[in-house]
Amino acid sequence: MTRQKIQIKKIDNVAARQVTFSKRRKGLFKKAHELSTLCDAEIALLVFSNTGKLFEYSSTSTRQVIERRSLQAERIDRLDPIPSLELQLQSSTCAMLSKEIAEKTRELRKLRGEELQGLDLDELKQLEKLLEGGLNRVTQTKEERFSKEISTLKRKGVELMEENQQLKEKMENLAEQGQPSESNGHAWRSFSSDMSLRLGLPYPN
Amino acid sequence: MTRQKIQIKKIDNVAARQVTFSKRRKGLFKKAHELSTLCDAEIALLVFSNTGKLFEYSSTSTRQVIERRSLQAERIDRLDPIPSLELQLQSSTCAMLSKEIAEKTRELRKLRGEELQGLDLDELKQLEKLLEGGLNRVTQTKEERFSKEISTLKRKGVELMEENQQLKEKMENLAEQGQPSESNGHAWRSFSSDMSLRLGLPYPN
DNA sequence: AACTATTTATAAGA
DNA sequence: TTCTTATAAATAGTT
Repeated sequence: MTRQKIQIKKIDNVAARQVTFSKRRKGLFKKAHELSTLCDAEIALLVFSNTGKLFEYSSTSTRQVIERRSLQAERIDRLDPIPSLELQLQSSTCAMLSKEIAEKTRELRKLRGEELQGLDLDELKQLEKLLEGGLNRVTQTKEERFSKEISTLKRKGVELMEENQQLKEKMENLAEQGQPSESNGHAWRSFSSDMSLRLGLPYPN
Repeated sequence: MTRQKIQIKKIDNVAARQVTFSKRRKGLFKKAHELSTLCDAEIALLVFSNTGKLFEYSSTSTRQVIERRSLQAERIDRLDPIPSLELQLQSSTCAMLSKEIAEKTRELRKLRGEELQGLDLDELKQLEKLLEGGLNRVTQTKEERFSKEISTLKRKGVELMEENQQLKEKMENLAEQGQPSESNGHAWRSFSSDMSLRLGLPYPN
């Protein structure tokens, strides 16, 4: 609807789809709210994203609107007719869910390269592209993680070296003040212990 | 929102309110439909006019969407306060299945590299390996398919060339024997038919 | 998340 | 109700 007109069909690009989903969902909720305010209408709006997340808007309460519908809509379809019918409905829901699980399982097996026999050349090419995309993103994320860890370690290293430098200077100052009566060995041990505490190391070594 | 900007508050004029209601309702339903199509979302939209008339839109079926919500929204508000034991059992089955779907969906998203933020370095490495394995298998399968197709085509090519050679020889023999009384057209037709059978083609042409 | 060129929705009028 | 049209609002693609 801007920059370029789009076709109303499923957006293939996942990232673009997510962006559009949140933009348009916001717009839709706003329009629903405006309609309810302007025209004094009672509205409920339920939206499940394709990842299964629920978003809902209601001018009053979703439950109230649904109940009001179930009163009006006895002819359309009863939500609570004969208990056995309700059971049937849930059964069909279970069946649907099972089917969805089977689909997702097959998709997972394909991505893992475990169930490739049914696929033709085009489907294989498509799958290969999908995997390359996923692998690229994973590898990139992993490398970013690595880089971050490395730079953190480097920074810590620099901090430790500076700390070290300061300690050496302190030591020299102590040596210049001169305390010949105390044994050098003993002085070193107690100093080393003090340093460990300042560096936050688990054990003085 | 045009000619003049309006305030979002109840329209006092009854006629104007009705006009706006039907215009905006239409717009809202259109937007809902576009969102469901573009982003593969499951949507239900219930609108009661202030006269009490119900208008509804659903991408699938209103009942189905409401049921799906009541699964997710057990914590939000229960539509069926005291369900029968049987219903409870089925509900828990549905809930389990839903959970499984959610898991598989997340797994798929990870493999597609769409949801990587929660993973630590080790998990990323593992995921990368999995993807490399899958990609290898897919690529290999694809290449086997290619090779097979190529060798099949080559074999067919060789067969056709041999066939061709034989036919040429046959033709030369016929020419040498010389049969001026028979029409050339007829001889070609019957010959052509014979050839189709020998090549195993579906129909002689 | 912000920007902006366009498309779309729509308020008012006929 | 429906059409028109000037203008407000939404949003696709981009940064």
